[in-house]
Amino acid sequence: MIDSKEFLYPEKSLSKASAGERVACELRMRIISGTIESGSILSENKLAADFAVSRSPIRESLKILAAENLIRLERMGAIVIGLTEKEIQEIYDVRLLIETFVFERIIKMDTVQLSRELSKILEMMKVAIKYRDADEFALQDVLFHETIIRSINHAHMLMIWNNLKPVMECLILLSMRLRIKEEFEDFTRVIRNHEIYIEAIESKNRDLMLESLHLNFDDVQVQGTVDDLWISQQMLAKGAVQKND
Amino acid sequence: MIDSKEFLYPEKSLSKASAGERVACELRMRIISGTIESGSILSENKLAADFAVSRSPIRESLKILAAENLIRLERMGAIVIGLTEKEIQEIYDVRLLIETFVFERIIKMDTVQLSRELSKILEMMKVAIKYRDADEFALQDVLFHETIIRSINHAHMLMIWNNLKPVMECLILLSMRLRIKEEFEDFTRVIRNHEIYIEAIESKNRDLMLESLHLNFDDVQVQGTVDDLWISQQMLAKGAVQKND
DNA sequence: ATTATAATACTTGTATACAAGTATTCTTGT
DNA sequence: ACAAGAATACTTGTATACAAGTATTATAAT
Repeated sequence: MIDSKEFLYPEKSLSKASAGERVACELRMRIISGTIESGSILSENKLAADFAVSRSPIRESLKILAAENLIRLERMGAIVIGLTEKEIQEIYDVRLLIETFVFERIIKMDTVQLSRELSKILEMMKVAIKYRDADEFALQDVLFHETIIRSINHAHMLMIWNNLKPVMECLILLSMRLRIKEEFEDFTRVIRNHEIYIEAIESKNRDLMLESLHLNFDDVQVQGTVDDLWISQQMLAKGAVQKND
Repeated sequence: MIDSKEFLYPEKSLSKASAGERVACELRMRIISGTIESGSILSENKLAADFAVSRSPIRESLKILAAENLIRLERMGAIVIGLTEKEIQEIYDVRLLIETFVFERIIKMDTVQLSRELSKILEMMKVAIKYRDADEFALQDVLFHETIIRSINHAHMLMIWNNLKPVMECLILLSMRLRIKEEFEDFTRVIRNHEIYIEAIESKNRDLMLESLHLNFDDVQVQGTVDDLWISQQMLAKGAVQKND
């Protein structure tokens, strides 16, 4: 039985969230980290008891997770799907699709404002590293990419991002918690990649942006190591530790 | 006050649906057709009274519509956003993105099975025309495109499609109802375009597929007329009539 | 022992009740 | 007449109750 007092998801992020969203975030972390195994069956009543809330917010959270394809709602119980290697590859496909589309729009825009915002976020990320705050770093990283996507003012691309975001956030949180302990030097490379991204936006250099993206991606596929947002499944479980504040 | 006995959404499609999904489908039709105006504020209690159900399914439906960006859930009431011209253009962007991605995968596959399925659906569409069943035609049209997307077995592309699908379905339903009365000859062109699509898949001819897509798209933008899935906002209201069975 | 049937312990979906918070309206004091 | 504050009528989020359906288990008959 899982002690419901040990939460994987950083509580500071859900100050204004409802019980349902809170439960969804926590379940998501447990599913993606493997704390809850694929194939498990979740019962509304049991979850309600575990989280000490009623079935209403539990139902809400299950709907959210089903929309993210992390569970499958069936007649009797919700079946945990989880993230396979294939799923992670798919998320990568979608991100590549979104970000290349977004970049095509960005190069037709005035990017001064955007560049400033991104630089600010990058500074925040550096501070987070300085104070060894993996969670803060991860959340800023997500914000970095969200800021880029938001900049083109495209409601539907934003919708796709909003679908992807929670899972992405989980992946990054778990990844960064792991790496801040074991592979700390990676952070400087992550920062460098973000700097290149900003440069690509400022110079509206399509090739530079693609190069930056593909560098990350090749990293994942060829070496099995990860950069930025991408991490392989077997590493995730190791990142499932208490948040550090 | 809207007479809740007059439903825009074809009831046959929601035989197994819950009350919440039913309400969501109906509200979606009313919002997209303009029966419910943009800017309106929807109250859970009022909707519950109108649809003669409790607030539980109403809440479910509002969550669904909010995920589709048709309404915005705020502290006091849900604000109707609806579909602007810009939104419809955005949906078009997303579809172009998805379908080109999917096609790249398809040309690396064995397409015999897929081609057979699509041909079957096309036959069904022809029958629907023969019997002047706009709703059936529209639903088969949606199925046609869903079948293509499903064929590549990509869970995340399917997720994006699942987000898009309900709105698309509404647009097509409204469009087809209108055209089966006023622009009947359009249907032969729609059928022809689908045939070209199948040919492109069979011959794995990227250019033919792109040509087919772009023909439709240019149609929308240049002439203001629509083909296949695409229709301009001002026409939608006219499609908001009773289903015809 | 095996199969058929009945009882039970689940499940989901919906209705209703309640608490806490927010906008609006009404009252009251100046 | 107008501003300030209290009362009221909303709102959402959550808890709980109940109905209908499904799987499992136990019982009984062959």
